[in-house]
Amino acid sequence: MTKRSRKTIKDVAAAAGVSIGTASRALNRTGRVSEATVIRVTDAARKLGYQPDAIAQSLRLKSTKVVGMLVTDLSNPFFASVIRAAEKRLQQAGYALLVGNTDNEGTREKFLIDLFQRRRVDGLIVGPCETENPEMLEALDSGDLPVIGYDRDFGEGQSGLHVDHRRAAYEATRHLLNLGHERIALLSSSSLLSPGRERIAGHAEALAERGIALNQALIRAHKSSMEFVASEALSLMSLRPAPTAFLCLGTRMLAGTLQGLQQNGLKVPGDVSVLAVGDTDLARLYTPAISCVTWDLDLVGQMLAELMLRRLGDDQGEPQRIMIPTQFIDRQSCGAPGQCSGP
Amino acid sequence: MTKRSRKTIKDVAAAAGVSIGTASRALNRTGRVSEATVIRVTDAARKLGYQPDAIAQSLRLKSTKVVGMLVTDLSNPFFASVIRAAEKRLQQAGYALLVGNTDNEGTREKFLIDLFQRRRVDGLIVGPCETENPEMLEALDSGDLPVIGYDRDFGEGQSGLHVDHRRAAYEATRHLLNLGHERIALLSSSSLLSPGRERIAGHAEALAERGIALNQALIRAHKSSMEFVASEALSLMSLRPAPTAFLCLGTRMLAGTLQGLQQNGLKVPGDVSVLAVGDTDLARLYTPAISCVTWDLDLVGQMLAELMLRRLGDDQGEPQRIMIPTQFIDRQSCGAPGQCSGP
DNA sequence: CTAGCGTGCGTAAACGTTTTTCTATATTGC
DNA sequence: GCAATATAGAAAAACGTTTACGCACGCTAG
Repeated sequence: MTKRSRKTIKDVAAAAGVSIGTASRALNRTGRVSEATVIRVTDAARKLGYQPDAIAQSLRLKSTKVVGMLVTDLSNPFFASVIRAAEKRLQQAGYALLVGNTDNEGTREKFLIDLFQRRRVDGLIVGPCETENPEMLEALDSGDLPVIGYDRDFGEGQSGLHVDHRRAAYEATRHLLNLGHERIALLSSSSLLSPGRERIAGHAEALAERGIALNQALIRAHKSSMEFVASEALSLMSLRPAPTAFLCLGTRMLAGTLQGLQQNGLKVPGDVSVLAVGDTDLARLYTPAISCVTWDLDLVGQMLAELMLRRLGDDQGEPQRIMIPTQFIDRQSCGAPGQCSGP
Repeated sequence: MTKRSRKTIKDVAAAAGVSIGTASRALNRTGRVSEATVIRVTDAARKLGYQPDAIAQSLRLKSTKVVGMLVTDLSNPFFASVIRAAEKRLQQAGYALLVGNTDNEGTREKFLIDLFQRRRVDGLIVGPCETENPEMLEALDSGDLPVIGYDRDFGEGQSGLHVDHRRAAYEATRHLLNLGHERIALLSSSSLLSPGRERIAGHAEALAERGIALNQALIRAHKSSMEFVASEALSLMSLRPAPTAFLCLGTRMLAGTLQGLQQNGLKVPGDVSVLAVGDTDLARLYTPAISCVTWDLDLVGQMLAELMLRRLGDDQGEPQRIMIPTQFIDRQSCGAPGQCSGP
């Protein structure tokens, strides 16, 4: 009891009175070994509390049973929920999940990819990152590291998963247009990221259907602290004529916008309509409740894991691209454009 | 270019015309090797794009440079932010972070601990989990796996980090008492978890100072879906006499409470005062803004990592216990108890 | 001129597995 | 009773590192 060093298969073999090769085959039930010794060996293993060393196995089997996941912000609920769901599915399949936070910096991402590669992860799931260097990821995958993109474009040949941000923005915009809004302010995450690009495209598409040109002055697309978004919202409201509706198309845009509007005593939806992407407690419980476009984050995580597992299993099958649909939830934050757009 | 198999140190040694032992010593600048060959070897390594295999290193060096972290819910912002900060600090120190979601199930936690142990993580950070089996964790640590508890009691001999939930609840309760409230409803996460226990203790302490007995009927402590919390809040409000204030001491208690109150048209703070733990967008932007007790999640993650790194480095030094202080933020959700407690 | 010593480097063992190859024994068929 | 064959299990190689050990060489000192 004093010496609690870890038991190896050698100990098990010795205890069972067989060679280590036989012990291994007995434990894994592979190769030819008599039923009697299987029992002897497994008994010994149980008695010793033997657990095979995953590192040694990895080295020998050339597979670590670990997949890495890289996102810009682990604490962003939009990623955190996805990670949770992905981890759950991967766990079921015997994989563990190594996470990395890129802070949306290209160098950091590259560093982490290198690191994970040295750690010999079996696969990599990468979220969007501003510095698109698709050639890097493509190289990775054409090497021997399966890569699944999440809301991230790289060549058509690669499998990946995309939320249908374009359609989400399209429907949200149409909703506002149907209410009579024509000057719609757009707050989005960076247009350098795939989600931002797609959202702006969907927005433009809906406007185009009504013959309304995209007004660049009404679009603000960059990454966001809440305070900055608030000031952006106010600066947008000081335009003349002022926008009559806000489309908050980023994960943390809604809070900033509401704060900005509150500061200036602007009422929703009386003075201005607000529509968000992503359903949060804030959207649900704010007064008035905020209409939004949302999608199933658990499904996203699950499908990412699924995609990865498929790539990890028998490699056949074309690269798959999955599109996650979005739903529109109508609440009380949108109305017809108000008359009080004067100073 | 067609054959892109991974380069090993053997390739580097061959390219530099030395033995693999020498190559290793040259790359690591350890042992005796002439400056000239150091240059030849590093050159060759760079030219070949050699990256040492972390798995093989782990096997040899008996250290994986990976730490595992187990929490009940990866998507809970209270954990997600901590994970992000911890990962950042660990990354700086050359460690990677393996995450696991326990869903607050003891069996799952045990499974993950075994799994991580087999993966030979260098250390383990464990958050609270309902099934306290401290003997397990203690055994782990007294074995050779450093364990850092996060809001989780195990023996006094172990190092860990605790948020000062007791003081947080104490101050929140005092605030309400000073406003004149005497019937305070308490919604908390499970009392089986350390945070829940501490909070209830702090609450009781503040009450005791005023000579008020803890009223079990006003306490609801279990894990929570938002809908369930809403119904709990309503059931509490139907007591006679009804509580005049709500203390929402769990990560997701506030949303449920507000929803329940809203459904019944109860006004905050007119009909009932509300006080929350944890500052969220919802608390900040709700009308009225919700007073709360909060603390620095980044600091928590950072200190967890720091504690772990210290344990991982030179092992000397007593086990450390860190207490994270909390701050009270007063907003508009608390007032003097209303008169309208009649039906 | 030789004994001693420091230096550079090659050799080999070790980490804990899995798997291939090979040997010894038992079984079968004639 | 003996050859052919099947089968259990042992031995050893391999995965990619790091490191202890020892050898050869050149230098200094007596």
